[in-house]
Amino acid sequence: MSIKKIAEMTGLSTATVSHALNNNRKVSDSSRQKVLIAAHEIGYRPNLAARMLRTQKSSTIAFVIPTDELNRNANYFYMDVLLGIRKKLAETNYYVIVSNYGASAEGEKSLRAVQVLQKQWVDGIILVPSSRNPNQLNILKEMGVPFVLVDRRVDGSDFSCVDSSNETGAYEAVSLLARSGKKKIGLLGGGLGVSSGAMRYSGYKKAIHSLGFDYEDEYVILAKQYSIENGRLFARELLARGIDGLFVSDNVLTMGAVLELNSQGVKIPEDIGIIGYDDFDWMDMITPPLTTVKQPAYQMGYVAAEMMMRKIIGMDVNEKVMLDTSIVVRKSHG
Amino acid sequence: MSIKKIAEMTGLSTATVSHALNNNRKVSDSSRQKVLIAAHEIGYRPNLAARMLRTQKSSTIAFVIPTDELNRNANYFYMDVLLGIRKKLAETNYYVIVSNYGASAEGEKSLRAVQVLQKQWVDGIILVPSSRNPNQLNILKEMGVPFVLVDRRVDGSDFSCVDSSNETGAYEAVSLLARSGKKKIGLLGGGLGVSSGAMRYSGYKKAIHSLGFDYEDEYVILAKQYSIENGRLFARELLARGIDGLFVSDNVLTMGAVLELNSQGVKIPEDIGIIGYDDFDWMDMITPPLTTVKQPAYQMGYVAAEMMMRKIIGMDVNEKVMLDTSIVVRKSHG
DNA sequence: TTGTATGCGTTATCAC
DNA sequence: GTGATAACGCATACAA
Repeated sequence: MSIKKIAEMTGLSTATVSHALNNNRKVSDSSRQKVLIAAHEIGYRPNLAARMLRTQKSSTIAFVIPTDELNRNANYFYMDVLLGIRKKLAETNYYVIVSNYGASAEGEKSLRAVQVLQKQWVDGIILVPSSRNPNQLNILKEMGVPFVLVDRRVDGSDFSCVDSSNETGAYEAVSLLARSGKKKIGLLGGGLGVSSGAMRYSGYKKAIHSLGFDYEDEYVILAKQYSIENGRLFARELLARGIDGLFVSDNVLTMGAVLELNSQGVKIPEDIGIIGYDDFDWMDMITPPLTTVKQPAYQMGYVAAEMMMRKIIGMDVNEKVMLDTSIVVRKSHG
Repeated sequence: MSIKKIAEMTGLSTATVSHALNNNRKVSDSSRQKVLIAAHEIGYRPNLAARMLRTQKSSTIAFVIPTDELNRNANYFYMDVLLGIRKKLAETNYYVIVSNYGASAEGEKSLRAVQVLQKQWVDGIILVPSSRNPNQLNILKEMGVPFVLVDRRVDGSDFSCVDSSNETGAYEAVSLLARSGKKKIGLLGGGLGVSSGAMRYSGYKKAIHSLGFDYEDEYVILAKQYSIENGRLFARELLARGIDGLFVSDNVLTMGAVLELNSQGVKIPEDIGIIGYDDFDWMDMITPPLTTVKQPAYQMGYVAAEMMMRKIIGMDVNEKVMLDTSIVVRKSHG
């Protein structure tokens, strides 16, 4: 099953066999034929461990995600990202190892999850960082592991990353609510500890200002935990504060909010217009169908993998790619 | 960064260092201390490629799934399974490589996806088979790769597998519709080419019989492709044939069916009671909230990984585990 | 309790 | 165009 065996079978040296198989140097056609035939005959498969030991490359990358027990939808979002990564890697025969860390983890913990997948093992890491703090990533950088951030950025660094236009997405959502006649538009958002949360918050604020509204502190609630319960709780509070429009910048909070409004008999979108975040097929099915900001999850994965491959090839560039969000207009906004 | 370096630092041999690190044979406390300290000092990490080459074990397993572009929900289901696998593997420091194949692929194609992840590379494969045909898996068996099937079984073989009680789930769903007063209960199901589809169909039939109903061919449609469009199309047909209850044994078809009924102004559950398959949080949000058969996806992954580890340890047993489904009772059934 | 030495299957360097 | 052979880092059989 080894190259040595093929060498014996063909009467060639292991060197020639290796080169015939990998096209690394000129090999005569007759030799190549012999090798290929023999290889086929014994069902030869290269031993990746040996190759890896020799070349210091594993043809494998890691995809590291936060997993939040409370928020299965977030995991589903990353599933789409993962399939995008797979798509790209399949083109080049790379593998992907999936690892995860607790979403509630401090940066410390997420890094440990990353350390396991060390230089020795994967050629690179595609990572959803746990916070905007770049410190943990500097360690990775020092280790010399190529990495690409996806979905979230970190502050003040030029690490490669691909995310979507969170700020614009939020801006447009709020603008659409306003165009639909809403005047007291609330934000139910995620924490500012991750870039996506921060950018959506920023987009909300910018929209409020450019629409000529006053920014009201009491119309904004930023949740630390993304649970349906929190969605209900905070939606109830915002409702009591008199909003007539609501932008919810997280998909689980969105579910809680809609549930709460429905159970209070609030009419959507007449009484309150609502726009959620992330797009799933089922959003067509709720009453009324939910207008949302859509991120191109699959494409984010694909692009991240492309960037990863470029790094592995040796192009030592750091690229920041921001893919477009879009508003999927259904009925709930107004 | 290698064992050799530690040997130099401590004045011990590489053998002793290796044993000190892995507890494979008695090492004096003083030597062990020296080794541990030196290892810590240089931030030693074992080179997995070298270990793998030497031991023929990779501490890695593959998880191979079908991916269906039309059915993102199916992918999400597998995400839950994946996280269950991860949970178990994290306990033993195993890694998981995720691979996928086109859902529409013939057995042939799915096997090829598996071949890539060969003996040389992963210690075992957790696999969602593409069909009930065992032939492709016999090849795997011959290769000597431990594998565990998950979610679906294959015919007439004793391969290890873990799935859920599809037949009982379907049986109970139909029974519940009947208890709610439905008398002409239709089935919109998946193809019989995979075991889950076949078992749900069987459960439907058994329920119909034991309820004393006549099995009506025209109340049953089995879809080849799981798309929302098909869900709508076939729901419309069944509706025209006079059903008053509908069990949909696939989550995407369920979405199409509900969409169709709603758009036709059919009242759920008064006019038609409906029960879907698989349970997601969002099912609370549609009107009316959807009663479904729930599979323990996460646990299926966890158990599959447990079985895998047992096989890797060397226990050459084939186990068939069937986890319980349950009915999540909401409002749509009656 | 410890050390020596071999080989896992490749790729790559050097020589021819 | 080809062949010997070293080396990647580790685990282990065999010796001591």
